[in-house]
Amino acid sequence: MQLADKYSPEQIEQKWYDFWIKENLFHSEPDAREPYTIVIPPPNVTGMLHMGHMLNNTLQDVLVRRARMQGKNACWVPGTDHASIATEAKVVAKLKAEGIDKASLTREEFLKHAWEWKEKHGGIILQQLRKLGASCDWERTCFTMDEPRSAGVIKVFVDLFRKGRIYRGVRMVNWDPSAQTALSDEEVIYKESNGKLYYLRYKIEGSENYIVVATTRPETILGDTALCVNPNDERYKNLPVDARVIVPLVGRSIPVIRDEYVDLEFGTGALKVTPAHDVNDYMLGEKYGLETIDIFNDNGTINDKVGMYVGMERFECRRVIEGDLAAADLLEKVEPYTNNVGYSERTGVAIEPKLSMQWFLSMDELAKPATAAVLEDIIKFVPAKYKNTYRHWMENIKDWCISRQLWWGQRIPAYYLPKGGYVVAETAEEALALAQEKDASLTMADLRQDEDVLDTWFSSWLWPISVFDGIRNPNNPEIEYYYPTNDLVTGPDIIFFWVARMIMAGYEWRGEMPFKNVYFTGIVRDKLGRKMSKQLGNSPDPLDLIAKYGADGMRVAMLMSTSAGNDVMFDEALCEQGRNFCNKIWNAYRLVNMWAEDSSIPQPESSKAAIAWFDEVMLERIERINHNMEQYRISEAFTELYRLFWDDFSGWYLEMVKPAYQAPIDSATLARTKHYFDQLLRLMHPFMPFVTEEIWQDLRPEEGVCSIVIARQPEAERKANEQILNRFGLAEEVITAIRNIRKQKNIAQKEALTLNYIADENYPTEYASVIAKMGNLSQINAVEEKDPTAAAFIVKTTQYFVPMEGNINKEEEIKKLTADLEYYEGFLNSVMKKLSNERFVSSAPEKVVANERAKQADAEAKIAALKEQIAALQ
RNA sequence: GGGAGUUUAGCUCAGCUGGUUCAGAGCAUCUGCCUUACAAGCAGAGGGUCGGCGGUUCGAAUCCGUCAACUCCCACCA
Repeated sequence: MQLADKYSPEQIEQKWYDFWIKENLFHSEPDAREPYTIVIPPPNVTGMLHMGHMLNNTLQDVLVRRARMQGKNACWVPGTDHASIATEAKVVAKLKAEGIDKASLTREEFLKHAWEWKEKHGGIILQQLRKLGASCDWERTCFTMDEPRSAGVIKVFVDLFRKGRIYRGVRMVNWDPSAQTALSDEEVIYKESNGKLYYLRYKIEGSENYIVVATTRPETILGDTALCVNPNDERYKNLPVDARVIVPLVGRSIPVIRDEYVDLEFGTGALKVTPAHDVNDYMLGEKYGLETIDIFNDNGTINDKVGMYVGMERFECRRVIEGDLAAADLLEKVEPYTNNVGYSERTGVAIEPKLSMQWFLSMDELAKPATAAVLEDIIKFVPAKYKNTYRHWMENIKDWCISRQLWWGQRIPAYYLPKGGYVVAETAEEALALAQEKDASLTMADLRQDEDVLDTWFSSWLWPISVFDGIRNPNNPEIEYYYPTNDLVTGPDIIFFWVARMIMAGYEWRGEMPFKNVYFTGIVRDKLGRKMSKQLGNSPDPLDLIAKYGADGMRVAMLMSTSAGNDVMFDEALCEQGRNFCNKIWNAYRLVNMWAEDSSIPQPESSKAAIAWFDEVMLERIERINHNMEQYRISEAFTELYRLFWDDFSGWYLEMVKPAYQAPIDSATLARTKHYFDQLLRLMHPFMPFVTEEIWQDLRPEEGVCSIVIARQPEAERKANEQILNRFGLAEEVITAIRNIRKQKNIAQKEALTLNYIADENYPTEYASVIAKMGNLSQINAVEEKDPTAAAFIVKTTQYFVPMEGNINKEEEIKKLTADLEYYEGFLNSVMKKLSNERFVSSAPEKVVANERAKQADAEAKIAALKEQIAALQ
């Protein structure tokens, strides 16, 4: 086959992906083989692929393809997440753009729109993953809100409710005024924000004096129901015990309470108490039985409870109230102030602490086995440093607010009864039966289902079980076979949202871990170390990069730059490097492919030697790659491969066996070379699936195997022979030294040279033919005498001479040799210092001491040789 | 406020159990080559007090202490 001189990914990637799908190579069914399972961290159903996905999914694909090639029954389950807040927000926005207000729709109407949106935009991201080459079992694609998953979620809710772990109650929750729903603590992101500290005057009742209070949120004075000072505060010692103050502008009289909670140092030592809108104030309110006045509507505007600023947006109100306070001379001063403000992870708006009725899941019992599993390394975290983070969170775990005031999600299966109370059941029918136990006269029409849906993570936490339908059918053959899964690849940012909760769910419903290893990736940043974000515009579109450099090039870029848990500094230059590597592989194959076989010619000595050496190289590298992969040092494993192919195979081996231009090659060498190529392709395939398949298909090394996808990984059946590798290292040094001489003397490679050497045991005689070929030497002679007119060098202890017909500069040579001599004398010195140290010799391990003695011998021989050469020149 | 991590060549990072000539790789830079597999390439070269200080040890990039800088996570200071 005639091959183009550049590798063109765009022409072949789609072809092979389609082929893999056609041959159904990614599909898995339980069988007698050992399973290897990964569940994908489900991306948002309407999301788009970003660089984080590229990293994450490249790694998963490497793991799963490798396992598949190791003969395991590999199953990578893809799917998407319904992302209730994000998706609902998008649908609401889309409807709004069409002039439809969500409030004007019934729940059913809205959900119809939402499903339409999901059908239209959902799953694009999964299509994009195919471009990357992801070998997912697409037949198993799941969605957290499809029928089996939803049924599982409801079953789990009912189960937990019956176990007494789920309760309903009024609590201070994180309210997102944009999405108009409660959020869990994990969905709130605290950021330093520049605000102001306002000093407000609260007039003391029956006095002309004021108490000044510092606050960051003056608009909340509308909800003030007390003022609080520290009982030990000297400044307020004279205040009567039953003192009351007047809320500025509002005019309401509120009590002054005393509690040590108040920090004497902060502000004026006086705190306004707004139990409805601050978590700490809420606690004070509970303690002192204060009234709570909720001043906000659900959308963050001021309600009509107080009758002032009604309908005004909260931040607008803050501005207006500042002016009004100043105008009324109730504002003492305003200072700039930075504090931590919580923002919604999804909508980005400032969180409003709000009292509301929500459903909670009690976490203490769930956390126990899950904590132990990680601390005891039953589930292994890579890198292990996240164990600490995990433990800290698990040991201080708070109850999980699982209800969301949204429609897109699984509706809470609680049914309220007309006369109060409620029942919880998987279906309305079961609910009615339960209700009738309380009141036999009730009918279906009397039941009113809770309006709220469940947090999306309340579905995702079941993912490793639910994708195999293990919640609804806990004994089905699939869950029994595939669970627990092997590796989870995800970002540390969702360790609490998802990883921890999956572990809890795993123990709760399977009595077993959901996965054996968790590999935490880093965050993909730009080359300046900034997080990739839409606002900065520093996030390249992965599909553009794939189009430009090929999927394999993109994957290489990800693999080169990642080590577990460390952030990735992404640079497009890495994609280029990846593309270049593909091209290198391509061209190496062009070379081998071009060779004409001639079975009549004998195998050259140099090729025999090259093969003897490269056999050992392969063994050694396979061992190292395996070792790195076992430790999840994926980047290093890939780097090993990169150098194996580029340097050892292409740079050395191929050059060693390459026949002269247009000359044929002997059969034995060609066969062995193709064998190496096959082995190398197999090793590289998990990392670079497309280019390896393209070449492998042309090479066709194995009958009856239709694709490299299902070919077996090479294994190292024995340990590499160190002796051979070391001896070849000497030959390499000789060749490099000859190249150096050519360079220094400006001698073209075409011009053949002679090499003389003074034989000793460090002369790699078995590679003489290789040295001759690589160095373009017309002859190699063992000589007795030094040649002062030749360019000389020493490898280990062997002296070499390249005759120069007097074309050498004695001064230069002596200078160079003297510098070498000085280096080795210094080196010997340090070795001798160690060896003459009684304590070193007596306390260091024998092996280390022996090594030092060997170093001494080598250095002495080298020094002697150098001295002789210098003397010969003078 | 609590905790974790990072600091090695211009850049991004390896360096695994303290011990080979251990101070490495890739990229970038410089030099020479358009040598019919590949200029997306080949052959060479330069470049680092391993963040600072102190300690343990026969021996420290590696272990301990301490200081500094940066990063991340957790935490209700108005």
